[in-house]
Amino acid sequence: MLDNTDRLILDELCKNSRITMKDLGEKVHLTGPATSSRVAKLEDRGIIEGYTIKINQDKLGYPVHTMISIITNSPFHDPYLTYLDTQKEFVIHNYKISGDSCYLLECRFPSTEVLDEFLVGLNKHVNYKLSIIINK
Amino acid sequence: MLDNTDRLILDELCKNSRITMKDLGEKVHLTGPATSSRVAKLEDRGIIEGYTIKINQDKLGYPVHTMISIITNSPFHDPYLTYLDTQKEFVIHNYKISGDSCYLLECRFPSTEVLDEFLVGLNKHVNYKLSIIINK
DNA sequence: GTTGAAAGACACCATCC
DNA sequence: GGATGGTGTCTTTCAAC
Repeated sequence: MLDNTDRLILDELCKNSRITMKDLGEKVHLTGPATSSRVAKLEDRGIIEGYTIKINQDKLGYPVHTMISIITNSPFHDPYLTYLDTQKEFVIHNYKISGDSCYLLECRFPSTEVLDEFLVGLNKHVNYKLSIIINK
Repeated sequence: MLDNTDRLILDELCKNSRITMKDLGEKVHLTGPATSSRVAKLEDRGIIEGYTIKINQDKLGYPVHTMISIITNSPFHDPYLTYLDTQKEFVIHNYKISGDSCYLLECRFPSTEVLDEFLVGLNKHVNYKLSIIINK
């Protein structure tokens, strides 16, 4: 399904997705056109979903990184999900999970003050357990 | 610090980081050279950390997505961290967090069988609570 | 998958606003 | 800080092997 060269290509594109097909080819011992063709296939198969950038969220002004376990006894999740929609600026992921919690919510905030405001709103719809991420 | 044009540039680069400076410029109503200069500054300031790709991990063969809360009463975390080093293939993030747990470990596995093997090894060093991510 | 060629596009620079 | 125009280079793409 995926040979070693494909894996090398993915590795290199992870490190630098703006590399040219020719240079990428040199890294994986292939010519430009052959590399280009491999990459096109990886795109077609949906393995490469897109080309993006890594952003430093701290420097962008969102240093407070949190994981919030969402707990609710209510079968109605819509109020919570609707609230999240109003807070998209802070939401990174909202994972539906198995276990004690319903969701695991990853968010980033500019400050603990803003986090506090967010939690006040959140608490109107669900209970939660807050964890601050100290280090990656 | 960061004006609206910079934010637009970051947005567009998130969507497609292989866009040319000229095309990116059109999207943010700037010329190629002006855009290029903005992007260079965003790189220099460390806001753009790099250019990468989005990979579909399901299609790559890692469909089992998990969040594992790591709990230990021991002050020695090294055995755990050393174990993780041997399991890099599966580890996405190992966040040090506040709260009841010491770490929040995000992993992906090819199957529940492989997950099980991982947990058997993990349990030699720490206690854990496993959550499976059902949906993003 | 390789090679070689051709067309086109790109980034960069200097200059000017 | 941005626009313009020109230049040299690089990139991609295609056909033939």
